[in-house]
Amino acid sequence: MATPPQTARSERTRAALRKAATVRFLAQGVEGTSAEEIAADAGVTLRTFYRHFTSKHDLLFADYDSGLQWFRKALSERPAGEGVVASVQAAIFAFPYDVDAVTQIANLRIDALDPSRIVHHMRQVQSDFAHALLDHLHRLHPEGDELGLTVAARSLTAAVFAAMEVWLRAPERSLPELARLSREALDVLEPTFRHY
Amino acid sequence: MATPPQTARSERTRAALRKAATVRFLAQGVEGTSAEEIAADAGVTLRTFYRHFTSKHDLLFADYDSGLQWFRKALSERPAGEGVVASVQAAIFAFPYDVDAVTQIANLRIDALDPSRIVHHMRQVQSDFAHALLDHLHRLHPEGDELGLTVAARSLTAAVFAAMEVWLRAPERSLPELARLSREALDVLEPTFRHY
DNA sequence: CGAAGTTTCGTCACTATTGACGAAACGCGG
DNA sequence: CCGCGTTTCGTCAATAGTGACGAAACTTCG
Repeated sequence: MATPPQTARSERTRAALRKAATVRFLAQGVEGTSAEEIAADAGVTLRTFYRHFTSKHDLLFADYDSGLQWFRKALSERPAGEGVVASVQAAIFAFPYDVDAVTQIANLRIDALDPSRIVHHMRQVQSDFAHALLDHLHRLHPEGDELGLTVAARSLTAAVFAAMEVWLRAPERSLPELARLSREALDVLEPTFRHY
Repeated sequence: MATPPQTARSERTRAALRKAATVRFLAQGVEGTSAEEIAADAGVTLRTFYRHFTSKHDLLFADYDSGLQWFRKALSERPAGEGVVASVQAAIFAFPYDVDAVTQIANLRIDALDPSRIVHHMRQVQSDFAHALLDHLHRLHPEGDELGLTVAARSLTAAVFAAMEVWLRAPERSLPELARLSREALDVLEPTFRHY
């Protein structure tokens, strides 16, 4: 498994792997790069590569965790008393659409990636997002009934990702447009979960 | 890829692989069975195995497609004018919880399976379910706005799977209980999507 | 500094999946 | 029944991903 780095040494190895991967990916595409090449460039064995990243594609989304953490934190810092929907909308709007992140994704030419990999990753993100939201709801309503909270967390998440789905098909794919769609999607559920 | 069988011959091979897999899986567990053993038992090569099933775990859920088709059909046969929520609830209630299917899953001792495989599969099912529902909504409202319909389809799907999630954690894991939870979860969204 | 404990690596051996290519089996018209 | 186009297979060769085990590197403590 991808053991979370412990010592300085592994941190160095990890960095080397990341750098090597980025270079190769950009130069010859993701699918055109073998895990072995990356490992070799980084001066380690293939086996070691897999000690740091669960998969080759893991490298692509290696930074995504920080985004999730940011989201969790943003939610927890929302003023008490604010409804969940408003909190989620606020968090989404405040999200630091880091230029690096966006550029990087763009540079990697998503189309060149095996679509199924992206789909897979998106589902993972969606699942994590739902969990984060459920945790948030649990915090707000320690006594809330499980089914209700779960439905709320998952429905709201579904709305956000529905917005994303529509956005991906839309002609104008700008960040503001995505934000607008997200807000609109969440507005639909606002009355339903107003009480949370 | 798993080419959909064309001729009688491939149908035979497919059946042989299925049978061999079932025997092995039941006897030594899924993870304890290699794709090669299955292929050998069926009298074919490993490569041929992969011509019929995209993966070893595919065999486990090979029948699931028929369930999805059933659901799509059930939705399309609901009386015009009935709300989506009611339609979905009706479809879920009418679902032929085939004893074979349930028993099979039970026999395979889900716990013995690598959980991530099941999670992966569940996400796929959820995605397909959402698409089926979106198609249904498109049929009912050819002119409906995309975002609204997508949010509805995904939210309702989320509710159903939220019920499943709660059910999986609950002490009583009976079919009627799952149905009850599903109905209750969908009831939450009923007012929101009553107009569809 | 040096021994003991911990973490990271390399090596070996396997299973899972997939692309390419040619041979064998099948199904149909003559 | 035979020839021919189609489909299914087998063989070969790679890459992806993992478990087990022992050696090397790093830390901590005396």
